[in-house]
Amino acid sequence: MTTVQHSLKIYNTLSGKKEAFNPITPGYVGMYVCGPTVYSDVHLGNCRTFCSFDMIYRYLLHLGYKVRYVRNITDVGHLTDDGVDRMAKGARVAQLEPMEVAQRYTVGFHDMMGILNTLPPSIEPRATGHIPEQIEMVQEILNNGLAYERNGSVYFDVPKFAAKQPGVYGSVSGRILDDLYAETRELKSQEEKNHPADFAIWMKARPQDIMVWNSPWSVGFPGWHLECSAMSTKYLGKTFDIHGGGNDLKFPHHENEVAQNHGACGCHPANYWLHTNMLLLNGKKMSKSDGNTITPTELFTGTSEHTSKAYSPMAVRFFMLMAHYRSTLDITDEALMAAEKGFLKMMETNRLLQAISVNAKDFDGSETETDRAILALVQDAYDGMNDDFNTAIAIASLNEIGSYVHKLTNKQMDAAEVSPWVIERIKTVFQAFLFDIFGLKDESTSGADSQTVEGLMRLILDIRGQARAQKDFATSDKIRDALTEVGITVKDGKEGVTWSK
RNA sequence: GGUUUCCUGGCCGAGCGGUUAGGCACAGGUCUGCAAAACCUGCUACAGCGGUUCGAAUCCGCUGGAAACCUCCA
Repeated sequence: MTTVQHSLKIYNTLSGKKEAFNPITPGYVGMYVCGPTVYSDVHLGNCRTFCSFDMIYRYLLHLGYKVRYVRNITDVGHLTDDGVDRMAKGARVAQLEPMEVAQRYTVGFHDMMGILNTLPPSIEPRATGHIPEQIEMVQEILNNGLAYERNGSVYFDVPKFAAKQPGVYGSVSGRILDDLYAETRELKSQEEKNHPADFAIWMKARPQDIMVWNSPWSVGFPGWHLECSAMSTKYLGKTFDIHGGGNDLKFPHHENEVAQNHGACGCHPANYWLHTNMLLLNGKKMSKSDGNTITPTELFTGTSEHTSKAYSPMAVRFFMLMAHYRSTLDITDEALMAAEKGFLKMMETNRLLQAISVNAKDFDGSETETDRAILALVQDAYDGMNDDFNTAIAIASLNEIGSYVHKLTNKQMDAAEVSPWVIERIKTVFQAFLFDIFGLKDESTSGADSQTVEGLMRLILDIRGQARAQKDFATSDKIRDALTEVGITVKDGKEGVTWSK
């Protein structure tokens, strides 16, 4: 297994610093990302997180790593504020079987991930498919004396764990133990717990709970955070390389996950913890519960009150890539429009670039000043990615390279200034960055009827060319105007006429 | 209330002590039958006030504003 030589640095939530990335087994990476809870349609915030990790996954692959990417589907176990299992609650409303609800939204989730062109994870385990593993883990934690049973439920003993392994609890969310203890003092419904900071790892079912399983302690269901501990351990081992998720999962989800893993095996689950930042709408976090949200579908169809028009999935993906994954990103119509334009231009640039034909025989190994400038920009792009996946830097560098591409194709600079081998290099780099790493698609050339359109356009532009040759501008402008109306731009360049949508 | 983060030009958004980020918008120019596109040029900002430093958007303090977490949430 050989990897591309690199100096990848990753911001680790545990240390609060960027660290050199060194996987446990050279050449291999184990990565676990907290997946969606499938009780309603995915919202855009989820999409940003999964797009971010998709980019991270893709870049690791690009560097030559063999990556096992595990992303779970949560179809059980999270409680709502009224104490009813979320899946069960959804089911009751829709009069459906809980698993039917889960299935429907799982399919919807996969569809959306496909639309956004994310790669499927290597393994996508479901919480309901791993009940025995979770029960086993509860037992291990009990055996290690870090949990206690109370009326059929099992609770993790936070103070005991904190005393046994100082400095661990609170390390993910950056919290001070005393603060955590103080904060939880106000919560209600804690009668069974020894301490308010304790959390359930097995819950005894009440009559209204529908999704329940047998266990040594009661008929019930696993605790809120247990699935990720159990499934990451099962598929990636007790300690693996990267654990990711949204910023809002740091506490309590990830904090408790770490505690559970320690409680079961005495070791830390992941070396690098990555957290993506929130997508903002109207300057506030998008959230299903308070209605400050825009669905991906609304965005793609332009039916949201928050946008003036429809934005394509790839324009949205590009919009996300223009910001760093650890920064909040505010959705505004203006920003989306800017991103869309930037995306379309980038795609056009790449089409022009790939169409440049160079003669490999021209390669004489020499290097012009422009060559060096372009190669430095390529290096900038990689340096950006290696610096905690800074896609904004990479895009900026590609934009600058793109300007050379346009100058070349428009004869605005001497073709001799760029060596053929450098052209070949940036052809490869553009393909790699745009499609392999950023996960973009050229939407203008996709579609089954693109060949038909191509043929028609050739005919139309040919007729227009004849009109122009005869200085019949009335006809040529009529054709151009008509095409403009259906969204096709005609460009009369020095090298002939081109068009784009 | 506690903890943490953020505040960059018209807008979005990089930046992690010294160098033009980049995109979009806008203005002027080149090219063009006219456009469009592209290219060139311009717009040169870092919430405010102090401090550290030869030098700060970048480090420290205070003030102001916003957000996140503390409760299910990517």
